[in-house]
Amino acid sequence: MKYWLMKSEPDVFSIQDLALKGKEAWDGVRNYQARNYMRDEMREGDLALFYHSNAKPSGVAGIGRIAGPSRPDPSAFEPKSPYYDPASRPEAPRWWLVDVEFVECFERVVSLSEMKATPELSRMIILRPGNRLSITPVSAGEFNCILALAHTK
DNA sequence: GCCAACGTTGGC
DNA sequence: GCCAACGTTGGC
Repeated sequence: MKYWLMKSEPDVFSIQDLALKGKEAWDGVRNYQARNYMRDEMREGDLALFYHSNAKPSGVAGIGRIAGPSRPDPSAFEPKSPYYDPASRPEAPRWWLVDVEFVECFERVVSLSEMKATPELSRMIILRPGNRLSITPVSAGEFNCILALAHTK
């Protein structure tokens, strides 16, 4: 099983929204590296840190689980969608997604500043200067460290 | 709102 | 294939 970090702006879609809906298609990702992680490497049962970006504070707000195999992102085929991409065709999809199901909403957000201050997390991709990738792999140690931080204090 | 970092686009 | 221009991301 692998571990991931997936960013979302809570004004658009938050861990609380996921808790209410139970499951959500992670659509609209239009970055090739992030797409490749979803399309090629994610498996049902993988766990993901749900990261709130552009938030107060930004940080990890909960946990989700990959709910099934990757599949073409239907929003790319929909002309009315803000994620429409005419270069993605049903017979040759360019963009893919996974479905994410709710696991846990932390009682407190593990903030970005707290993550930066935690030596065990210093190698996380999201903490590297200039990194903007919305989906990144995390190690089991990093995942468990975040979980431990969320469950203490 | 600012701006640095980064990815994409398109002219050549 | 290069690279300047442009758009986006996301912390602050």
